[in-house]
Parts: sequence; structure tokens; C-alpha cells
Amino acid sequence: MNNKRTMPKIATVIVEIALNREFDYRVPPRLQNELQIGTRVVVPFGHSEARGYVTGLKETSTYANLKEIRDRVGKSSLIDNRIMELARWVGEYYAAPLEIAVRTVLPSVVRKKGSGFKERLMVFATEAGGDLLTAEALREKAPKQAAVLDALRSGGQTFLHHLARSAGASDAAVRALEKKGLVTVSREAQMRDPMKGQNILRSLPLEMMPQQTDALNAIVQSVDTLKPPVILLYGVTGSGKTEVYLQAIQHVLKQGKGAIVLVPEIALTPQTTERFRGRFGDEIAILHSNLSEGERHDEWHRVHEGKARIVIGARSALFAPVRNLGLIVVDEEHEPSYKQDETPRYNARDVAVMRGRMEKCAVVLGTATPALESYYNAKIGKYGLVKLPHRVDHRQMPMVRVVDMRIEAEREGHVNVLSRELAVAIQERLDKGEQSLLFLNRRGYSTSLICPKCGFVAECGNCSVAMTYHRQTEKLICHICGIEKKVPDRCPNPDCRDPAFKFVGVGTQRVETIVQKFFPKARVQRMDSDTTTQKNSHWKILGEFRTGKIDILIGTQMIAKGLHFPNVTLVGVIYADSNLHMPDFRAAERTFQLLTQVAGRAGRGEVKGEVIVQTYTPHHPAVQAARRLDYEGFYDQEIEFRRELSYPPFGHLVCLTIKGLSEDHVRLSGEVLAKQLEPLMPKQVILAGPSPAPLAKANNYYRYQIILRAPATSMMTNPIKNVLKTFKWPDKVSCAVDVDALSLM
DNA sequence: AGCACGCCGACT
DNA sequence: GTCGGCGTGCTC
Repeated sequence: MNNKRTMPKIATVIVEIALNREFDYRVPPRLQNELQIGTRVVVPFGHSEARGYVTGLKETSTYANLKEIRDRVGKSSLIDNRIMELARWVGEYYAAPLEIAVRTVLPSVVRKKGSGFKERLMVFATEAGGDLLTAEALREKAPKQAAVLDALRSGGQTFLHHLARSAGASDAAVRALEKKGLVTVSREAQMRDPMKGQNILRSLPLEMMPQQTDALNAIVQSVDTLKPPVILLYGVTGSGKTEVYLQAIQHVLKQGKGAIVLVPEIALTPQTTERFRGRFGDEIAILHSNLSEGERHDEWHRVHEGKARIVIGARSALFAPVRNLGLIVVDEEHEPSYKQDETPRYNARDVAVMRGRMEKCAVVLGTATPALESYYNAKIGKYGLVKLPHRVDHRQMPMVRVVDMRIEAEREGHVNVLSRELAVAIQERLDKGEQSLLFLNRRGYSTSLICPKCGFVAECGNCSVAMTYHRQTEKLICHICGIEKKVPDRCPNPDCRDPAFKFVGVGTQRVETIVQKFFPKARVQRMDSDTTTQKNSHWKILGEFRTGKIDILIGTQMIAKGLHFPNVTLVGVIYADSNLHMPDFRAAERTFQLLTQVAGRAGRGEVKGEVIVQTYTPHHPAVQAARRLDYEGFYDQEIEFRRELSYPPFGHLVCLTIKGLSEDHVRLSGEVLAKQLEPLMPKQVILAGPSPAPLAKANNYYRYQIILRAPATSMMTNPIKNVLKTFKWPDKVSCAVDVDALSLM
């Protein structure tokens, strides 16, 4: 193979339409030097032609009557060898067609035919045109042209259009100057900068604490020697992980290499990107879904052309075409948002480790609450482990108090939303002019509407969930499909018709109402997806909170992560148990992570923070561990549970979800599928189902699940791929394969 | 995704 | 007898 370099005669090609198959084509002589892996091509396909990508080059084919590649598309390959290999791995591991994996690896704005740089006509003065005397000579006969030259010399606009306007002239004057050779007009690609208009201050590396220096040294060693190739950076909230990333990247840049930083979508705030831009200027490219198509296109190409060597972005930024990659950072590696919820259902954290291995670059996984899988990998020596156990500037960790709401209810004779402890604590902050954050992972006013007489519950007709009551709009809303209904004025049950409904379960709206009533003088604001529908309302609310215009901020998930406000000294968790009752083996882990992350919002300034956690299950290990801020303790207990039931990290899990409009068809297909899969599975595979999914119906689609567990994913995915290749699905029934599923809803 | 191939019912 | 229905399978 490695002897003389031979011209490839055959190319393997994937076509954009056909699913999961590669086809061999002859390479015509005129294209022999033109084709690489990843080159887009047009090929004859069946009776017409198709577009596709070269996935491999070789000398021979087993297929007899090869057709010839017709042409290439575009100037340069959009995917190189390495990214193609990565796409191939993603497709294989996550049991997704290669075509879809390739599509995932290339942003649509880059693939689309109409996309390109925004070009503008720019005007530059030639040497003669820049001369003051030239302008003076024109002043009499061609005053407009002289004015244009004046404007140009004073360093104003150089866009043709703007220039002409600012000189009070038209394009014609500029064109006349061009003819005289006094200016040149050229077409220049203009970058659409996602951070345009933001005033970015250059920042220098900060002084670090010894723990940060140690962490940096470990990462630098990993970058230089790949020993170890992956590091889990376990640092408590506020321990200065970002500064460590920044300086590690500095080191990588010095070696002429590039880096990728992944952050969860919600953490991709202007604050974060500003910090990176401030340190690295134009070397940074930003990639995430909130950018306009044009911005995304330009940022991607800046990376592709090597003009930006550092990428910061959400999940899909992992596939950015950074050359000579030296480091991948996955911040908040435990975040479930790294898992894509459509095919291919990849986990960017795990793919990052794979890309690191393929490109021989270091990978850092950073978090305050490591995913059990990651900490396990660190413990068995697969990953290096570096800890940042203290907050920077020796700020203390917050004090966490757990309030047993059962006792509270007994004492008060009824269930309160705010316990006495929490109410007192909020009052204290109000008195001292400090801020409070109240967290509840449910929006709306009440989580369900029930008839106390007959037990009727208002349910969504399309989904198997109760509808949430929203008081603002006086509507019932399904949080799964979004459908809205009027609140009925009496029980719809024809045998009942009782007019007295009961609102059960508390949402953020109700908390807001109660808090406002309790503290009438306090400035209360709610932040959830209902109050942040407008584009910038998110930043507006946070801005008001930062500048002290809000005393108490009430919110969902949205306020749990990444924000830090020095004046917040109290965090209240209204109801810690909501995740615990989920029928999911990760419920405890999620609860622990969420409580710890929320607690991390308290006391980031001078004053020590306090956290009050309200719960009906105060002795639950996840709650107790969170109270002690004891990750290790939580891990030790949880890992035993996982071991006993061979849940991850002791083996892998694949979830097949069968969806369809007819429940009978769905169940039946599931049964046939399971029956076909069973004999093909190796002995170690445990197959369960089909059974109705916990969310049995969503958007009118019935959902059944087959769950498989095994020591290795390939044991499950290989038979699955084989069966699905020829499986006959009834009308409107489909199946999704989720390898290493995070959520089993 | 297209498009032919193929094996059954209504028609010139 | 032939036209055409759209179910099934193939495309290097």
C-alpha cells in the first residue's frame, strides 16, 4: 500500500439520496489529480445523476460495470480525510447511515449551493488618488469626484455605496475616478462577524492559584505527550476552570496548533464568547445555532481556511475543520445537551474523545459534577483526573440546608410553596439588599387541573400527559406538543359537570405570584421560556438582575447553569424531587447534578452563600450528598447501584423507540422486531420490551420501546443494523435507534 | 429519491 | 389481447 504513489482509478462515493451504501466509480483521467476524500462529485446514478461525496480511493473494485464520475463540485473539499473518518465512526457507532453522518459533520449553510461569502464593492485610492493635489486639481471641473477623494482620504467608508453617499456623490463619480486610475474598485468578501458591535477588551492571562497551575501543567503535559490523552478536570463551581482552558489553549497556539472548545448551548452566552474573544481576538471562531446563516457560513470558512484556529461552540462545533488540532475542551461534560436528539444520536463528549484519539490530540472534559461514566473512566485509569477542589480567591462553598417539607406541612397544617425557613431567608436578603434566586424546574402556574369530585384530569389529546395551567394567558398548555386549550368552566365529564376545579402542582408562575404576595415591596421577576420568547428578553432580564434592579429572580433550568452574580447570596430550590420520580435510572444523578449546579450560583461574591433545598424526600442519597456538596460520596453509592443492575458505566445501553399513529401497528411491529432481534443477539445482551415508553404518546404518535444492554455497543448495533436493513414497517410506523441513550422517556 | 420491472384488473 | 394500477427493488 505504502510503496509508490499510484493514481487512484476507483473512487467510492456516497450519494445524497440512497441510504447507507457506498458505490464504486471509475475516476476519469482528467479528475485523477483532483479527487480527495471528501470531494463533492456528480455521478451518473440509475437513470439520472446524483450528487455525492468521495469517501475513499482505491485501485480495484469487485463490481464489474463501473460508471465514471462525471465531475467535481466546488473548488475545495469541504471534508478532509480525518473528518470523513470521524463521520464514518459516528455512523457506525450510532447505527446511522453514513450519508446522514456526513450531513451532520457539514453545516447545512456550507453544503447549500447558494451559500457564499457576502461580497461588497470596496474602493481604495491609488497612490495618485491619495494625493491631496489630485483632489485639488479636480475640484473645479469635477467637484463630486474631488469630494469622493476627500472622503476616501479622511479614512471614511470604503464600501462603494457608502463612500459615494458620504461624499454626496453617486456611484458614477467613483467609476469615473476608477477610469482615471485614481481609485481601484474591487470585489471583497466581507465577513459577517457574530460579535460585531460588541466592544471587546483584550484581556491578559490572569494570575492563577496553585491548584489551577497544577491543572494547567497536567493539561500541557497531555497536549505535549498525550499522557494521558484524556483528562477529566473535576473542579467545583467557581474554581476557575475557564482560565485554565484559556491558558492551555495559549500553549496550543504557541505550538502552531488549533483547539476546539465545546460548551452547552445555554452556556454559550455573550459573557463566555467575549472572554475567549478578549483573549484570542480573531483567532476565535464562534459556531452555534443562534447565528444567522451568513455568520455561520463565514465563521466555518474562516476555520476551514485556517484564519481562525480556535473554535468555540455548541455540540456540532466538534466537527469544525480545525487543522492540526492540539486540544479539545468539553466544558460541562456531564450536560445531556451534548447528546443530539435526532439521527445520528451522538454524544459530542464521547465523539470528542474519539476525535482526540484519531487526531492524536489531547481532550479535556471539565465539570463540577462529572457524569458517572466519566468519573468511572477516570477511576479505572482510562482518563487522567485533575481536581480543583477550591473556589478562586478562597471564597467559601455555600452552606446547603435541606428543609423537610413533610414536617413543614404537618406544622402548618397544609402544604406551602415557601417553607418558613426559605421565607425567613429571603426576608433577610431583602433587608440586607442582597439578591435571591429561586429555582423550580417547571413552568406554568399549576401542573395539572383536576376535578375534585370525579377525579377528571385535563389531559392533552395528542400526548399522554396532563396539561399545564398558565394563568397569564388563562390557558391549558401541553408542554410536549404545545397545543393550547381554553380552561373549561366546568368538569367535562358528562356525569359530573362540577364547576369547582382544583389546581394541583406548582409551576414558576405560581411561585412568582406567591412570592410577590409574601414580599409585596420586593422586585420579583420570573425567567423561563414563557418570559423569554422575544429575542433579547433573556439578556434583558439577566442585565436587570446584574444591575440590581431585581431582588428575587425565579426561574427554571435556564437560571441553573453558568450564571454568576456576586450579589446572589441565597438560592432556594422550591421542589428538589421533580427529577427523582422520573422512571429513569439516571434520576438520582440528574437530581444531584442539578442541585449542585444550582447551589453553585450562591455566594460568588464576598459573602458566603446559602442554599435552601425544599424536598419531600430529605433522606434520598442524592439530596443528602448535594447537601454535603459531596460528589465522591454520591458517586460511591450510585456506582454500586449501577453495577448491580449492569447499567452504564457497566456496559452500554441501546434504546429502540417505535413510533406510529396506530397503537396496534406500533406494538405489533415492536413485537416482530424484538422476535427477529433476539436470536441474533450474543448471549451477553439483555433485551427488554417492547413496552410502552414512559411518554406513551406524543404528538399523536404512540411510542413503544425496546431496551437492550450489553458490555459493548457493537454486540447490539450489528444485529440491529442487519434486521433494520430489510425490516418491513407498516404505514406511518418508524423506529429510532438511540445508542448510549441518556433519556429513556 | 426516482425509475423500471412486474403481476393483476378494466378497457379499445 | 393491451393499457396502466402502484407494490418491490435497484441504483456502482
